[in-house]
Amino acid sequence: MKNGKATIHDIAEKLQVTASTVSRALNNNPRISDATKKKVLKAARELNYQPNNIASALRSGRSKLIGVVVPTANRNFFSSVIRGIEEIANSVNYKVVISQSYDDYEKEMQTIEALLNVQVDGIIASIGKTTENVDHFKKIIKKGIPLVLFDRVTNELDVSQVVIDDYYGAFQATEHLINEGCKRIVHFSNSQNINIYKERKRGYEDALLKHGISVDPELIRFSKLQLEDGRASMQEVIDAKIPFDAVFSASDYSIMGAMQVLKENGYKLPQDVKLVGFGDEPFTSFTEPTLTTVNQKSIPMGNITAETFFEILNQKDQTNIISKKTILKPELIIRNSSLNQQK
Amino acid sequence: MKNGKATIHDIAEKLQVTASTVSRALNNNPRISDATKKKVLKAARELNYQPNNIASALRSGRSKLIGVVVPTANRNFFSSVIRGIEEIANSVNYKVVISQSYDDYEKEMQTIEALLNVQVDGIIASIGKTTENVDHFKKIIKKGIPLVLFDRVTNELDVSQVVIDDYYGAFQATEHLINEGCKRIVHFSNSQNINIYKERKRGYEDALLKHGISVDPELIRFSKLQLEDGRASMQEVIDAKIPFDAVFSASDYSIMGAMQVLKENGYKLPQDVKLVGFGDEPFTSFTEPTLTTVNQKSIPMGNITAETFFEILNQKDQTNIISKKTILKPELIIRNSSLNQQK
DNA sequence: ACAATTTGAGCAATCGATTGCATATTATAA
DNA sequence: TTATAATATGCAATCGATTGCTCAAATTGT
Repeated sequence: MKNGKATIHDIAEKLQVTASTVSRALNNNPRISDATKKKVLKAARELNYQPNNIASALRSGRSKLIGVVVPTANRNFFSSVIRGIEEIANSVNYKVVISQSYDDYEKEMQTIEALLNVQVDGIIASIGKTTENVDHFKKIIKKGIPLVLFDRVTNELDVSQVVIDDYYGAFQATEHLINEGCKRIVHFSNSQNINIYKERKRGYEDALLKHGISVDPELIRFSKLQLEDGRASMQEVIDAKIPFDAVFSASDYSIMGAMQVLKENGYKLPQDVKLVGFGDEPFTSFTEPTLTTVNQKSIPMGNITAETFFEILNQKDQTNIISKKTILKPELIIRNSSLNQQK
Repeated sequence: MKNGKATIHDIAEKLQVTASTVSRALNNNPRISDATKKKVLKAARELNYQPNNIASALRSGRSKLIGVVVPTANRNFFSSVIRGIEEIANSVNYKVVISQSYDDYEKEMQTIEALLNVQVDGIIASIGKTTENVDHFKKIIKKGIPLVLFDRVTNELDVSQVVIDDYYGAFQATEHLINEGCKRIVHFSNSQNINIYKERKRGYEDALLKHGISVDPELIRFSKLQLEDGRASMQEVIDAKIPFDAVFSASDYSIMGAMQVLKENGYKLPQDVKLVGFGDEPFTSFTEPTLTTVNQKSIPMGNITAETFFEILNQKDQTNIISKKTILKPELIIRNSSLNQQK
């Protein structure tokens, strides 16, 4: 019992039983009498025993750790999904190891390597923006380790995934703007290699077409969708004197940039230009006017992702794992930035 | 080699050497010839060998995992500190397990228990707001496991800690408002059991006194400092018809609430009321007017915290560990909400 | 009262990597 | 040429918990 760290052997010695008995008692094995169990539990408490998960993991082959890879935890959406995952994981005594890829391909590979090294029982991930090659994910699958993707997924991998209906969200958002009388709606998008942005753009376009408005490529601006990108894109449109009466951005950050630039250029919001973002970041309710945006159902998404994960983990022996895709409906949160009639 | 997972034994067998040799070769032990090392590395690659950290951790007693406990990763400050910690940790091949306490005492205890279970080599933590008893931290120390606290610390524990000079930050902020001509400065604070809020309040008070302004208890409002709390506090002050010309809040969230309520009540910002927050959350540059706030130097704080941690970890055999307190100077970020002359 | 069950607990191998100590081989020194 | 040192590798125990198998004691049945 060096270092003040008691093991089952210390308990065993104290009680003059074997470590096997202690182990079984602690795991509430029916082969051990209640009397012995009580004694063991008592001794464990007295010795301040802390189970060594590592030893347990080595023997049982289960670390009870889930690796979660997100681009950044510093985003309301991702941290909420993580929270949703944790809720489920903790309820079955699993712990979550959060890894940030910082949207960097190299870092994403390293982080997955590191997670496999620490022997996580499986990985839940949202793919980084710069990731175009998914071999590192294939490696996970090849090792037979459960993998579930959420939000930023890919079709190149035959794995279970949980996404929101980006198409639907964008369609709703765009249709809402049309219903408020907008006809020249600017759209901020990101690389079309990233599924979510592709889908959002498709939703935007289909909503326009449904209402007999043709898609004008001049109105669609591609960028990384950061605040600065939103500023730049908006300024470009203004400078090019392209007429417009609304902006629907695939990100709340870039719509903020647009809002700033519009104000700086003397536009009145929402009278002159109506705005809708995507993501429902907390700051969207702080802005002036408050921002209409699309809520991505992050906590439920986390819950469902974790549940899907455990389904796979528990049926893992069976060879035929069916990968399923769960699609959640996002919700349009209507605030003042898109309304003629302020509420 | 079941499950496609190769071990050092598989490599050993393939090369007709022993596992010891393979282990040493992989660890670049000088007792192994370069020729053998090369062969081992090659075979490892061919077999798609992935080191089993768990086995290694069990034997060596080092998991190469650091547990980081934060109230919530969904805060710019905390996620940036985490990033700062990760930078250092990853550079020495350590991995970070992030745990959120959600500012809940129970959850904080559980999470620490879980971290100890997974055998982290040490813990870095920021104490939750509702935590008043620190026995769970004492337990960490008693086990001889390195512990470093940052930001939300306590004096009850003799451990190394890294904090910003909250007093200084608050003093600067308040003095800045005074220099802009304010004399009746409202202060939003939180429980005085939490050191950072106590210090910020002290800084506020001392700045007032330095400039011959007496501290008016009516102007100091205590709450949880969320957006809603800021709204409520501000409304209270307005309703009570207490004269004021500025608000300095210990949190960016509550100052946002104040900003909303002030606008709703027809105050002109910053002409009628000047505002300063604390935290430099990203949204502070999105608001109208943009918010003056105090930047907490989160990335450097993370770096220093991690460095301090590794110092302790590496001198751990020596019994006399000196706990040191590092204090970083925060920076006042002056934006429009506090200026007579807009920039 | 004796065989057949049931119950409770011990033995020993195992998970994969590490490491102190021994050993075999080769190189260097005397 | 033989003793000595240096080099390269093997042997076997170990980290702490788990688990299939064995065995002894207690209980039940006839």
